[in-house]
Amino acid sequence: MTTINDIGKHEGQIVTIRGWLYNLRESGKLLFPIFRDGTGFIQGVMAKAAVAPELFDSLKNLTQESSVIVQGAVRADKRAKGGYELDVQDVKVISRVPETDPYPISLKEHGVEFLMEKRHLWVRSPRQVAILRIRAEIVKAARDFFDDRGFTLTDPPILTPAACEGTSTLFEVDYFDDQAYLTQSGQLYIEATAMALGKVYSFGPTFRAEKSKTRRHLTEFWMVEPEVAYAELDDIMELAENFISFIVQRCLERRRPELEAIGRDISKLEKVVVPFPRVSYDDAVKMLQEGHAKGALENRFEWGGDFGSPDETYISSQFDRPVMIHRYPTEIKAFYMEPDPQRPELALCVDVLAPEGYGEIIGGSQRMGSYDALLKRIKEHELPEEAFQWYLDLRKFGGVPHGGFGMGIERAVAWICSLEHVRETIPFARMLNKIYP
RNA sequence: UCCUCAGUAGCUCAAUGGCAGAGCAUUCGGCUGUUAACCGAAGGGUUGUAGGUUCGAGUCCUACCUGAGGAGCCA
Repeated sequence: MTTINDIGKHEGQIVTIRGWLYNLRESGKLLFPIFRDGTGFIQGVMAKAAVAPELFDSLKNLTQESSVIVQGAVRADKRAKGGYELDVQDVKVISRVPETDPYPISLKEHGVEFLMEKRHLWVRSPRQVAILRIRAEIVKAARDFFDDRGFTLTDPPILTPAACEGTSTLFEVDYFDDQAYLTQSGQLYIEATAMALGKVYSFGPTFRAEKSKTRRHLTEFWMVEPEVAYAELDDIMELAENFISFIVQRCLERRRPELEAIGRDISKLEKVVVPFPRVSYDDAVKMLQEGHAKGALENRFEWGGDFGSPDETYISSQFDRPVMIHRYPTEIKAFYMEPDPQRPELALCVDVLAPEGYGEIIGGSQRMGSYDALLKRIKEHELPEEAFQWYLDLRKFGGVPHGGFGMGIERAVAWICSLEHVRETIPFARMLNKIYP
C-alpha cells in the first residue's frame, strides 16, 4: 500500500492508493480523476481505449467523495501539480456517493454558515487539512519545547470546584448533589505541581462561557501553561519569547509546504526571532496616546484601563515580531499576581501580543508569594475563602517566588496560519450558540 | 448585552414596488491533456417566520428567528 505523499519514490511502479475521489474532469475519451488519501492529492489519467468499457464507465460515473481503492502506474509529468500522475489501471469502489444526494461541498465558494454546518465534511478540504497539520505541529513543538527543557507534564483537573478568575464566565455542571465548573485554566493546580516538580506544564482544554462573538474567541479552547518554581517576571518573559520563537521556527522547518499552500506570507514568520521588544504598560500608554494624537486611534487611552482590541492592534503594528507588554496596573489584573516591589500599584505580569493584529496570545505573571497578601486579595475580590484554602496552603508550606504563563493554541494557530477567524484552527469549534456538529 | 449588515434554487449570488434569474452542483449529450476544464440541453422556488401598508411586496413598515462583522470581556 502506498500513500500519495511519497508516491515519488515509486516512479515507474504500479501502486495501490486507498482514498477518495476529490474531483473528476473529462475530455472526450479521457478521464482525469483527482484522488486524495489524507496524505495528499494526485491526478489520475484513464483513456477509454486503454481499459475495459465497464471500468471506464464506472469511473466516468463516479461521484465526488466516493471512496475508492485505485491501482495505477506512477509517471513523472511536468504538467502535474505534484510532479507525478497516476495512469489508472483499476478502480475498486468501496462506497459510492449517490447522485440523488451529492456531496454538498463543491470546489466553488461557500459561505461561513454553510461550511460550519458541514464542518464534519469541510475538514476534508485541502486548506483545512493543511491548517490542521500545522496545528498538530504547533502542539508537538510546544510539548517538545518543554519536555526538552526539564519540564514535567502535569495534567490539571477539568472539573473544578471554583473559578480561578471570577465566576461570571464559568460553565456549570451537576456534580452528584453538588455543583462543579469546567476549568477556565489549569494554572492554580500547576502552581501546586510546580512546588512538587520544579518546572511543570499543562496542556489541555479550557472553557469560558463568555458571550464573545469575535474572530478571536471560542468557548472551548486549548491552552499550554508552564509554571516554574523560583521564577521571577524576567524569567517568565524570557521563557515566553523563546517558546514562541521555537514554535514558529519549527513550523517553518517542518510545515513550509502547508504554510505555502494556505498562502501564508513566510517572510513575516521568519522575523519571529528572539529577543522580542519589551514595553512597559506606562510606555504602551504613551504609545497609544501618540497614536491618538496622530489620528491612528479613535479614542484617547487613559492610564489605568485595559487595552481594547484596537489598542492591541495598534501597539503590535509598531513591531515586526511579537511584543511583550509588562507591568499592568494591579487593579485590572487577576488576584494572584505579585505586585512590583518598586511600584505596588503595578503587577509583575506580561502579555504577549502577536503581530498583524492577532492580539494577546500569551498572558503570564509572577504569582503572589506571601500568604497574608494573597489572603487579603482573595477577600478583596470577594472570592470564597474556603475554596482557595488549598491554594493558600501552597504559600503556608514553603512558598517561593514562582510564575508562568498560558498560551491559547487556537490564537497561535490563527496567527501563524494568518487566518481570519479561530474557528478554522480546531477540528470542531465551540462558540457562542454553536455546538453542532 | 449593545451596535451594524445580511437571509431568494443543494451552494454562491442577481432582480427601479410590476413575468422568480444566472453561475456552480445534479441528470442527459459533445470533446484524447483537462487544471475550480470547456460547449449544448433538462430538471430544480411556500424569496427565514408571523403580521401590516399597497391595485400589486423578494423589494416598504413592525415583531421575532438565524447568521456574519464589530464593541465589551478574554487566551
